[in-house]
Amino acid sequence: MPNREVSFFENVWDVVRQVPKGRATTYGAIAKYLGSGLSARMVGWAMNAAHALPDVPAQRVVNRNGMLSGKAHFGSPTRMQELLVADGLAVADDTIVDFTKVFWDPATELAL
DNA sequence: TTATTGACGGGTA
DNA sequence: GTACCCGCCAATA
Repeated sequence: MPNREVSFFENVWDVVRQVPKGRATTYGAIAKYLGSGLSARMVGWAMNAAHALPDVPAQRVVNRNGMLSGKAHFGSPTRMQELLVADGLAVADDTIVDFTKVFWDPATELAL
C-alpha cells in the first residue's frame, strides 16, 4: 500500500476544521500546536494547499494581528470577510473586531 | 544547483 | 507606537 504518512499540511487542516463557529485562530498558534512553533509560514502554505479541500474554513485562520491577510486567496477580496460575518464574527477594515475575544488557541483549547 | 518568495511571528531599534 | 530584521520550512523559478 502507498505511504499514508500525515503531512504537515493535513495536520494543519485537521486543526482548522476543529475551529468552532464564531471563533478564529492564528497561523502561529497552529504552528506552535503542531510543534514547529516558528514555522507559521508553513501554515500559510498549508492554507494555500487547502484550496482543494471542502472542509477547511481558512477564513477562520488569520495572522496574529487578526487581519484577513489571506482574503485575497478566496476568489474575491470580500469573500473571507463575508464568511467570517456569516460565522457570527465582526470584521472591520479587513480585521476581526475583538479578535482577542474570538481567538481560539488549539494549544490551549484543543490540546486539553 | 542556488536564489527568491511566501495567507507569519517575535524581538529589537 | 511604528519600522526594520531575522528566523522557519517548503515550493517555485
